[in-house]
Amino acid sequence: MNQTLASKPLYEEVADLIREKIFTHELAPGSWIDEKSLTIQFGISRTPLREAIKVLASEGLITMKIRRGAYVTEVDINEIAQIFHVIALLEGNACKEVASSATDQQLEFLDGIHLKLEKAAADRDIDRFFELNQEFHDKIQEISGNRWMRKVITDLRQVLKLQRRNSLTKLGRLEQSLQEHRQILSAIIARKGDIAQELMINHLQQGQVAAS
Amino acid sequence: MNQTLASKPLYEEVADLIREKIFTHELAPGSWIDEKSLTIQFGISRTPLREAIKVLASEGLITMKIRRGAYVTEVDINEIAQIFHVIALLEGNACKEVASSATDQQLEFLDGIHLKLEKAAADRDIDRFFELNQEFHDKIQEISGNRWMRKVITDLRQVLKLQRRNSLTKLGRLEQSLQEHRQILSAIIARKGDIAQELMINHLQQGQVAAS
DNA sequence: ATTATTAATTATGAATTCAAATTTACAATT
DNA sequence: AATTGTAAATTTGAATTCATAATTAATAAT
Repeated sequence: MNQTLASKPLYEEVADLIREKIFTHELAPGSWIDEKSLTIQFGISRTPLREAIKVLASEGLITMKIRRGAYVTEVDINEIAQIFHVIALLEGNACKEVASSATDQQLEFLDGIHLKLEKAAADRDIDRFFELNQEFHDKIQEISGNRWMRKVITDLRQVLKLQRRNSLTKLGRLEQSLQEHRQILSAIIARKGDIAQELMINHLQQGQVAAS
Repeated sequence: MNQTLASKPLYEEVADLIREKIFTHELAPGSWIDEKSLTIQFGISRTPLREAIKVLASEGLITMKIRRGAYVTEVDINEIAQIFHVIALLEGNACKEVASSATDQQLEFLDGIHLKLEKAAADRDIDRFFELNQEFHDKIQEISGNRWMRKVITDLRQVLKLQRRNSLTKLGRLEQSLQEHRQILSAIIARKGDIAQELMINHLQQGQVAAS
């Protein structure tokens, strides 16, 4: 791998590449990770590849089996619910936090994202909607200001992405999701933390059936 | 490293060893991790050592600096509060869960741990108290049954351990902690989930000053 | 033809080697 | 004495090599 300027260590670059492959299901859940094949694809040696694999394993994306290699983790439907439960708890709390302590500027910014989200929905631009949806959630976490909560949510969302039956493509759900966002945002702007929290938890509980 | 029976991959064993060194402050926060020295100490090569370091880095215990090695993470006091906040949120919810859905047998078992905890406190056996305290919290999480919540809490608690695990040694705090546990347990047994949750959150908020 | 047994191949885990970057040591100069 | 420049030593990052375990293929036996 021609790495003229090393902004990131190679093993992290590789971890990113493998993550992509996992999320696109080029490496599907349960499938064996062929080290040789990947080193050839990436044009690197096994050393940084294996380091990347270990990182992914500690993130839960990959499962190691002693003396028989690495496999893409399979999360069963029951555990998906558990993960959603944790995310809902945390994001709900972040909402509450934001409602009580965000500056007006921050709320304006959040509102700006939401506007773009409405636009994307009106245009039926699913990809953009997804992206902005992510940004909306992320911004709330950023404003709430808890770096560690954010890391936890990011890691868990990653595991969720292992199964991508992202039902938001169902137009009905998209509309509903948007409606829920609207309510959450209103509650936050009205500084009603408890309500915002409740709404966010519900929103994510809904998303469990769908995905967002 | 003479590894006649490989129950665990070497890099995990090594990760455990380094964790120990970090928690005992043999490797203090901010200090540089001397790979050569560790390979000699452990009698292994750099390959599994570096894999272990990467895992620890993704857990947040170690911070990598490009082209200048690995350092034990320094968590500033502000972030400690953030971590406690997340843990309190999660453990509080676990309590609520347990109060509403634990079997009587499970509650009995929890009560058993608490009894031993009382005993250890009466005996002023600090180490045992610590151990049982951990077990009490852990059992609640186990009963609540959310594997992922448990993993998150475990990882975060690990980061907390970076800074000296003192304060419970102050006898006053120990007594207070015990008192709080008593209340939590009562609320759980009385199936008062919301109260148990509230008490646990408070308990952990207290612990922020101390450590449990 | 099917199952056992053994040999060959392949993959994993770990040590070693190698290249490049960083740090340290030491002069030389002001 | 302090500062700058250069060479040596150390250290990191990554490739390669090596030993062993596991899998597959091949052969023999029933």
